[in-house]
Amino acid sequence: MELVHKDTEKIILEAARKVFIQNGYEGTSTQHIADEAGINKALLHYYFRNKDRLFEAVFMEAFTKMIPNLFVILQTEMDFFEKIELFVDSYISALQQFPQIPLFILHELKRNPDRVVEMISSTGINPALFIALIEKEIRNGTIREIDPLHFLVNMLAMCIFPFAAKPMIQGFILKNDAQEYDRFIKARKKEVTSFIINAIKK
Amino acid sequence: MELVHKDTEKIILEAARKVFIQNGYEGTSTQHIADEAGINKALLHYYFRNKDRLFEAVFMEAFTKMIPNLFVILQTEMDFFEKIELFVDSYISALQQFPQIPLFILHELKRNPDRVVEMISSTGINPALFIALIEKEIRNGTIREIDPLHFLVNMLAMCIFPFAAKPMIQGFILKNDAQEYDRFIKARKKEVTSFIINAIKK
DNA sequence: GTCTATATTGTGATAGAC
DNA sequence: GTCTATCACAATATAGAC
Repeated sequence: MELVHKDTEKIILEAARKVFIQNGYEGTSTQHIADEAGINKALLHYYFRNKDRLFEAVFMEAFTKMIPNLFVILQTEMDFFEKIELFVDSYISALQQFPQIPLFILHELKRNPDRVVEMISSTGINPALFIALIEKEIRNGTIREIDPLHFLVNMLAMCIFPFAAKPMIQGFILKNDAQEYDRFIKARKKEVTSFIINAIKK
Repeated sequence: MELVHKDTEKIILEAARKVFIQNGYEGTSTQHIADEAGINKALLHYYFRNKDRLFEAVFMEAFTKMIPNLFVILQTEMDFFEKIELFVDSYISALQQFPQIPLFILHELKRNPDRVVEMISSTGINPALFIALIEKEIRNGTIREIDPLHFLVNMLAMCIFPFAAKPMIQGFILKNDAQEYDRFIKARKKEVTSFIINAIKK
C-alpha cells in the first residue's frame, strides 16, 4: 500500500486510524485493518498485542482532536467578541480537517463512558475557566445574563453537530447534494459566529 | 422475562429495540437479543427471518422519533416566537423520553447513508416550508436577516447535541455527576429558547 | 520482523424433533 | 410455535517456520 518505506508500526497505525474512525470499534475487524495496511493479522498482533490496544492508540489521538486546546484563545486579552469569532473559526476549521472524528468519538465514548474521566486529566482544559470568563463579561456588561454552561454547550453544539449529522443534513435538508453540503459547511463559520454574538450581546 | 403473555413477536421486537439502540447494529448479536427476550435465536429467525430485517424494524421506528412531525407547529397561526418556543419545548421533551435515539440514528445513518433518501418520503416533512416561513418573517420585519438553513441546523443542533454527547457533557463539563446532567437537561428548554430568540429578534 | 498455519471462540442461520 | 442440535463461516489470537 505504501511505496515509501515507513515504520511498519506507523503504517499499521495509519490503517487502523482510517478503518476504526470510518467503521467504529465493533464495525472493524483486524483482517480489515491488515488488508488496508497491506500486511497480515499476525504482524498487527506483533506490534500492538491485540485489537484493544491498537484501538486505544487511535482513540486517544482522535479524542485530543475532538477537544482541542482552543480554550486558550478564550484566556487571551482580545476583545470578547473577537475571541468568540476566533474560537468558532478555529474549531470548525479543525473539524473540517477531520470531519469523521465527532461521530466516532461520540459513539465510542458511549460504548465506554469511563474513558472520559481518564481523559479529563490528559487535556489541560478546565470548564471552570470558561465559566469564570463568561461571568466576568456579564459583570462588565459586555453581554447579557446567560448561563455559562448552556452557552458553552450551545457553541459546541453548533460547531460539532453539522459534522456528526452529515448524512442527515446532506440527505434530508440538502437533497443529497454533496457540493451543497460542502458549501453549507464553508458558510458556517460566519453564520455561527453572528448567531452567537446576536444571542449574547446586550 | 415477561410474566404477562404478549405476542412473542412483540417481545422480541422490544428486546431488539433495547439492545440495538444501546449497542448499535454491529455491537449487537442475535444471541444477545434472544437472551434479553428470554427466548432462543431460532425463534428470532422464525419471526424476523434474519438480523437485518429485525434491525430495519427497530431503525424505522426510531427514525420517526428522531425527525418528529413537530414541523407542523411552525405552520400554525401562532406568534412566531411562540412557535419557536413550542417547537423547542416539544422536541426536547420528545428526546427526553428517548435520549439514546439521536446517537443511535446518527451512527446507523452513517453506516448506510442511502437510507435517508428512502426515509425522506416516509416522513411528510419538507424543509422548503420551513425556509419559506423564515423568509416571510424576515420580510415582515419580525426577525433579522438570517440564513434559514443555518438557523434550522442551529435549532436542531442545540436540541439534539446534548443527548448525543451525554457522556462528554456529563463527564467533562459536569464532573461525572448524573444528577447534574439531569438538572442540566431540564433547564435546557428555557435556555435554548431564549438563546434562539435573542439571536434572531430585531 | 514477517509470514503461514492453526487453535478457539462467537456469529448468523437452518434442520428437524416435539 | 418453540425448542435443541448443528452447520458454515468469521472473529481474535497464538505458535512456529523462515
